[in-house]
Amino acid sequence: MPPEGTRQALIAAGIRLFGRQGYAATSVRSLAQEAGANIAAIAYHFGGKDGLRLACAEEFGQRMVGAIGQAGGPPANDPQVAREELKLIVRNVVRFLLSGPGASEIVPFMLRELAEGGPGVDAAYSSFAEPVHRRLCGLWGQATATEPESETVRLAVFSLIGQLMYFRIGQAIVTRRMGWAGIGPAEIDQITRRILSNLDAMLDREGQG
Amino acid sequence: MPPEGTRQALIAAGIRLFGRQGYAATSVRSLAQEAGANIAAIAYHFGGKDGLRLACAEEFGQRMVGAIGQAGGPPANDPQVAREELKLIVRNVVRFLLSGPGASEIVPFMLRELAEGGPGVDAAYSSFAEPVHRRLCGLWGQATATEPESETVRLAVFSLIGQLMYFRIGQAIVTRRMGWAGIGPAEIDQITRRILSNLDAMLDREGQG
DNA sequence: GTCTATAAACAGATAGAC
DNA sequence: GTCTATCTGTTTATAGAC
Repeated sequence: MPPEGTRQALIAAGIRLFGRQGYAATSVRSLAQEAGANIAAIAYHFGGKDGLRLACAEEFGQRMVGAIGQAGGPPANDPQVAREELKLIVRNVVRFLLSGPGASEIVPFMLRELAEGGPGVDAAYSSFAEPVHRRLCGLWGQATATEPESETVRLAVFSLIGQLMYFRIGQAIVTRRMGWAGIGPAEIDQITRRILSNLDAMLDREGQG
Repeated sequence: MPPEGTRQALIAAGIRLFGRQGYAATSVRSLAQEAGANIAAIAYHFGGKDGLRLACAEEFGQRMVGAIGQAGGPPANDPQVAREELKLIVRNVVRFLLSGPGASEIVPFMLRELAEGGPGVDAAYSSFAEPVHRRLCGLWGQATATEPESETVRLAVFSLIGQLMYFRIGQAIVTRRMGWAGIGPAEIDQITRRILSNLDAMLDREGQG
């Protein structure tokens, strides 16, 4: 086992097992086994179970930014262009949340941290959630010709994000009610079209009112 | 301690502690202490820790139906009436999720079960989520004069629910980004107005397209 | 139906050899 | 940097007195 390999393998195991079973339910023994490493390696590399959790949260922040954050083109002043960029981001995020590479592991990990109020929340907020939300607010403001950082716009963006997130969080309920066996490309397409339609409706109304 | 009191106290303790810390992180010792009961009482009444969890999930289903499900008026054929009833339900659900009596305990418990894939998911789905979703689809269909059980309508209702849920699930992120100290009546009012505005926008667009 | 006492397994952390 | 062996505390479950 290469020197740096053990560390990376343990982080991967942490994201996988913490996300699947939760932090408390995951023993350091199972983590070591999953990573093909020794039990003592966790204490050596991260100082303990808590340290590994924090390292997983940092890894998550980096991956998220890499997966979504690259869509940071220069702000255009045209409302129509802003709307199209908003739609592009929605498409990317839905795809990432529901089928992105490694999303089936990293997304559950993030949701666990959110639910448990773990150290991942802080890491996710400052490195990912806040900048992304701010960028969406900027685009929303351009698309509707309103103040981007107003309370109205910030809440509107959250209600947009909520729609995306629920299809991941409530997946068990959604698939059951829809009669789907799982979520494949066809289902992602349907969900995306629905959310984009909602987005258009919300933006149009904002333009009027 | 009265005979039935111990049982009820243990269920209350389960909802509280499981919701706050998660299932695995909660020991039967802390449950017994929280309930003012003996450790062995859990095994006696529920057969073990798992049994108590299941009893909590059943209790949750009953309370949820009681808290929201009563808004089951007779279906009116007027689109405008259906829209108003949809709005009424949204108002009730937002209030329940963010400030309802006992919601601060029962809602986290439900979210934990959802995240952990616990037995609460099954109980919640059949006794609560499915009937409520079906009723919302019925109202949506009437409000837009479309087939209530179509895939489009079912997804639309989920995207509506997602907006509601996110303001509870992502509370930590929302309050931070909004600069709120917490969620009180004023914040609930703002969130409600935003979601109702979105609902109007979605219904209007549906009517057109 | 409630309690004490205890069993048997498992947790995370660490000392020390290599 | 990786391993084995072990220490200390805690877990759930249960047997048996009352």
